[in-house]
Amino acid sequence: MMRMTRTGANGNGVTMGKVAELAGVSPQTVSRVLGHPELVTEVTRLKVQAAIDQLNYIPNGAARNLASNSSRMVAVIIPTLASSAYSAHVNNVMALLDERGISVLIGNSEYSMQREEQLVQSLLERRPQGFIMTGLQHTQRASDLLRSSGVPVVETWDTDAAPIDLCVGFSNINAGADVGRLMVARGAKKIAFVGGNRDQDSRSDRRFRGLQSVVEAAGLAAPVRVELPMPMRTTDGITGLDQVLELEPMTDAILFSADNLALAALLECRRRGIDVPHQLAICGFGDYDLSALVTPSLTTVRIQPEVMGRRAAAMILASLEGQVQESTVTLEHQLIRRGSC
Amino acid sequence: MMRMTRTGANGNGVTMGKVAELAGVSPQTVSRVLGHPELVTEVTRLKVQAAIDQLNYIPNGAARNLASNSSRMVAVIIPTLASSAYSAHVNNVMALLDERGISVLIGNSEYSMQREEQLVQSLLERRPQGFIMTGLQHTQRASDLLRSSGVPVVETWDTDAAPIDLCVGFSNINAGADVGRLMVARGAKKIAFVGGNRDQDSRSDRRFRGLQSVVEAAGLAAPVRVELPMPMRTTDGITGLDQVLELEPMTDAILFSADNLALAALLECRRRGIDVPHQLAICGFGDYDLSALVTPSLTTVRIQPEVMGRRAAAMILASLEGQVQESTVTLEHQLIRRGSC
DNA sequence: GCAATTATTGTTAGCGCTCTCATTATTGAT
DNA sequence: ATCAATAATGAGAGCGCTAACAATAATTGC
Repeated sequence: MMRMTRTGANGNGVTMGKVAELAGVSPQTVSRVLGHPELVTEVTRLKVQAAIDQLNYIPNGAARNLASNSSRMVAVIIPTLASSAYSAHVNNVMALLDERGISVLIGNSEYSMQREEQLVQSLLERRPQGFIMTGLQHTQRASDLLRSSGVPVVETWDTDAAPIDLCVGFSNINAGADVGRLMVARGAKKIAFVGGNRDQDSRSDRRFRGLQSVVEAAGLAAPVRVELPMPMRTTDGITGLDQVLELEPMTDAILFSADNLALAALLECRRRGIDVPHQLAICGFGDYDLSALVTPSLTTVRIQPEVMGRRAAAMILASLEGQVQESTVTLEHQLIRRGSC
Repeated sequence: MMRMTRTGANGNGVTMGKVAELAGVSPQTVSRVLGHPELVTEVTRLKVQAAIDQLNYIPNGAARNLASNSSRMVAVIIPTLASSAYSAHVNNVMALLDERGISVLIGNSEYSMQREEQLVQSLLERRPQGFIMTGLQHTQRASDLLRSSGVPVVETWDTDAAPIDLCVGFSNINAGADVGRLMVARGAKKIAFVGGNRDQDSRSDRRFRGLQSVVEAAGLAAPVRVELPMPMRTTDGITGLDQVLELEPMTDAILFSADNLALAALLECRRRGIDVPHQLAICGFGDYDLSALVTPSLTTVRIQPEVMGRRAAAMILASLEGQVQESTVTLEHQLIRRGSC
């Protein structure tokens, strides 16, 4: 079946003036009914509301933004939506913001700081009332743009450096170190790390550094490190496993920078007859839903993307209301010891 | 550390007029440099560009939208971002739209048609130049609003009914039927289905109906059906398994409406010593990354959320360019036969 | 009962941009 | 050289709304 083209009309042509006319009041009164109903008599409010309903009036946001200098939008920049942690995070940002009538503009940086900078620039045109960023690392220009934007900026997923403005996240370094301590405690001698490219995924890099410091402090050899090209797919966990074993066949413990990678590796180990955890201990990151269900169950680090999302949104809202608040909020991460490590 | 509040300023106060003044041209010429550079001499273009760079000018999108009657935004409404299929879908919508300088406004309906209607209404205020919806089922008012919006509307994830305007998806009924045929062919006698609440998740409902029709046509008893409350979590797969076995202990094949549920059930079966697929066959839906990796590997239906996302975005773009196109595009789904069924 | 509030509505200006059209500079054809 | 095109810029108007102020009506206090 074919369909006809249509002229991309905007709205239904009903303006505030038309509503005002029908209701027999001034446009400003219609505006009040919408924005400050308490300033209007119940009688006129109903009269205007009737006109609005009758004409199916839908206010023009652009005009409203322009006149009021307030966009009721918040920009969120994440590496990709195709990762459950980030999408869960954004989902919760939206849940809180939607309640306040604030729309969310999303940008995917695809793990590129250049692309992130472009996004900041282009999203700035929409005059969002806040920015929620991923990570603390940005191009100089992106940072400058954010800083001079005049709106609250919340950086998330990382608390291991100084934020531009506000920050809610967890310490990737400490999380990596916690895993290191567990591995050392269980007697691992050859520890490895599989994560994303260090320049593109600085959170992953920090986890490695935390791990590394503990491992070296314990007098063990520096961990073998495998860097996978971004974006990583689940099956890259197997690639990572292979590369680790190639670099150091005696490896007895691996930390993967995400649970899906760890799960893929863990399942592959089963298939190959590698005994997890005795021959090879595996630790993931993120505590995905399936991690508790596989056999052996996956030891991992639980972070709180949902809480982080809500908190980031709440920080934007508080900042918009002029509330003074802590610059950096560190959420607890938790090492979940299960069967695999 | 505490931080000071700031007045939520908008932009950096630099307007087109300021740029024009510095460049020694009229504001209109600046506008041309930004929007139609081909209408401007190379010399003036460079002069203006220099002024833009020097002042760090960022155009005001609201003003632009208002004057040009074009928002360069597209609204996308999905049930939730916390489901890998939908987030992958949105991710690909964005990939294509971003290239054209179009921002994406996301709304989560949380599987509620009422909430979806609210979202349509509130997003309409932003005058998006297109809507990408999930599913074909909406409240009457939501449909009316979309229809009269004057912009292209693409409904996705379902082709089993008439669209408002455009549609790209797959046949959930046929997909369910394909699974039914496989189960019947492998000799299943007591078939069951685990999915979401039928009123909230109509796609899941259609998969059931496809399954049901084949099962009944084969002379078998109607499938046992378990409806889980939305939103479903991965571990609900175990709940579903339990409920199925309680309702019909002799069940020998179950179709789950999503792979994560099926995976949870499959892993649980292993744990309980239920032999998959001989004692109980399990089929998932969506072909998630881990589905091929578990043992036994999960038989499932592969759909193409990424293609669907790109295609939906492309249809919006084509429609905006006035191109006439097929109303409904049906993407192929594919039954991936693996070890579990 | 009359000025002084206080509630309710209307009027006047823009917000910052892009239309449309008018103007001037440039080029080409005769 | 002369007129008609064409190219490049500018001027004026207005997109649909809200902020600030002005005007009117209803209320209050003494």
